[in-house]
Amino acid sequence: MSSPPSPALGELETAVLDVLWSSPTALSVREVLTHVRRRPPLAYTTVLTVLDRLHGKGVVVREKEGKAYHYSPRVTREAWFGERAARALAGAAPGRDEAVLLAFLDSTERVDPQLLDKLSALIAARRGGTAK
Amino acid sequence: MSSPPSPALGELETAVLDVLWSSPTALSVREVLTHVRRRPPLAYTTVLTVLDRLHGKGVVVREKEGKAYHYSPRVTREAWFGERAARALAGAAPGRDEAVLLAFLDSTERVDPQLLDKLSALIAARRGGTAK
DNA sequence: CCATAAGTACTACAGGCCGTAGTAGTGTGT
DNA sequence: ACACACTACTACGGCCTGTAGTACTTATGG
Repeated sequence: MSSPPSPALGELETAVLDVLWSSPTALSVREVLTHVRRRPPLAYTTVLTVLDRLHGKGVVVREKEGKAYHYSPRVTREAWFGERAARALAGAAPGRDEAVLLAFLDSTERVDPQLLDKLSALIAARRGGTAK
Repeated sequence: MSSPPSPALGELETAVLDVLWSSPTALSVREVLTHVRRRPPLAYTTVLTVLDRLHGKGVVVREKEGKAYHYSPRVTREAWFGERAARALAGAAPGRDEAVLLAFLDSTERVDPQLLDKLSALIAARRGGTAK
């Protein structure tokens, strides 16, 4: 459903997105600026531009809250990364899914063995719980 | 081990890598050029440069085969994408693995439902087969 | 040995994206 | 109506990438 195919983001853009993700509420430019601490401090307009670009990319949404716009992520952090991972697995090698999956399992195990446990548990849960 | 953290690649770079992945043997610049068909045709040196950059990024390896270098991918296509997927899952949200996994499963199911079956089968196989 | 061809290394340049920010325009409260 | 805050437009340098030319090197045939 019109989920924008997560475009590549720059370092600052990612940091700003992260601030948005870390907040339970939509944030104004000034609020984001407060949370993105950098040395030297960023200019107000820098954050504005970044948020604008993020908005242009469809990554964040915004709504006028009184005088100022308040920005919030279009998708959750989880959906964002989950989507990326899924994309990597799917678009890799048509017909060779299994080899990719195997490699995926290897990498995952290497980076965090626990993840596999959780993964299989979740698949199982989905099977049993949401079974049709 | 020492798997280089797959850097971001450009469009041509990806295409060239793909040619290398599609070949069972290492290829010379000229051979890659033959396989990367573009309109208008690329110059020999363009492919050379791309391969050189790929080499610089540690993505491909090369060895002198007579007069010319022959290039081959450093990692398989499967490992490449598997690694990316794993990275997306791991580095996302420290401590919130499960939410990411859940989102991952959703995305995967949406894009290719069969993948989940294969995935759980492979995990199971790994468990049983390689159990310690 | 030397000329020639094939190959590689170095260098170049334009376009796009990103980090960074200034300035101009607009709206709102008092 | 004025000041202040906020947004929109514009700008610019740097890095990455696509693209390719030129110069240097080496194998090879005579």
